Amino acid sequence: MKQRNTIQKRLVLEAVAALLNHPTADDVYQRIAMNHPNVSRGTVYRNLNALVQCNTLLKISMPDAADRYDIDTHLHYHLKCKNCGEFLDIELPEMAEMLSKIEDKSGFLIDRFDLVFKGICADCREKQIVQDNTSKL
Amino acid sequence: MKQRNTIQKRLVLEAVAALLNHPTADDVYQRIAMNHPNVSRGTVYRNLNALVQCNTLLKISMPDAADRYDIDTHLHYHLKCKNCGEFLDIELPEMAEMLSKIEDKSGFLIDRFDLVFKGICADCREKQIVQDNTSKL
DNA sequence: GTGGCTGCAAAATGTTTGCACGGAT
DNA sequence: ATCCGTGCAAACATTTTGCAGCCAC
Repeated sequence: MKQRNTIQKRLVLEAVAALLNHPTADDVYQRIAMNHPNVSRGTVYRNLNALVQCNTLLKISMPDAADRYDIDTHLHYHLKCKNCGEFLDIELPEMAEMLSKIEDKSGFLIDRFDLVFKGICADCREKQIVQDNTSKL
Repeated sequence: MKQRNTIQKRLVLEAVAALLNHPTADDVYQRIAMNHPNVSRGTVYRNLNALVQCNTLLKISMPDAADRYDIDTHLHYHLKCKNCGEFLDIELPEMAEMLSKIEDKSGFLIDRFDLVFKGICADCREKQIVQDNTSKL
């Protein structure tokens, strides 16, 4: 169960750190392939999983899209703009209270949930409004 | 854009209604295939999508698993037991407040999010505790 | 030296799609 | 008569895996 320090694992971790904005496995693979074309996709996936396992990376499950990875493993949440694709972090301390409310209600002991909010970011909303007004002229 | 009334679409809707507990596309296909082996998987998927589109069904995106479908389209949430697989509904009226809090914080206009809580249900917890005590004897 | 890690390719999984035909409107 | 929906199979996207050799420990 002890993990070895391979060059490939280091490359994967470096790539996730370098690629801001929560890269997908393929983003990581592409980035590594630039300088190390012999590293295989399977190895990238295996190392991503291993790093998630040992809590060095966080896996963000994306419905209807490839999963993403985050170097920031502290408890936080994500927002994705459907328009420009921006993907950003959000703190939600009030979520803890919600969870205990759910546990009380259901009798469940919750140990994980995946949560990505999708919508339109402030910038895109502004542009949209400007566009709407323009089209009225 | 007008949808036609085909036998296949009726079969899909009937199957989702008959299969309680939020069936997957394959559950629906299997059920229909029992009596109508000529209906194809593609048709089941296309009809499920069409029914979601017109708000007759709700699609529940499941991370790391096949998506599920729900005849109950009113706003509610889901809990899945990792132990026995039970999948049940939960009402969370307080989620609305959380959403407006997020919109205020982020400037996003949120239009969807998928949320399935995973944990251990009350029954399984009880059994687990009994088992733990037994093993101490 | 040994056993985990790698590269490669194949497979698994879940879902969509191109096409020619058939059926609902 | 239109043209949307169907069955079929192939394609797709993402991820996992079997295997033989390699390398970190």
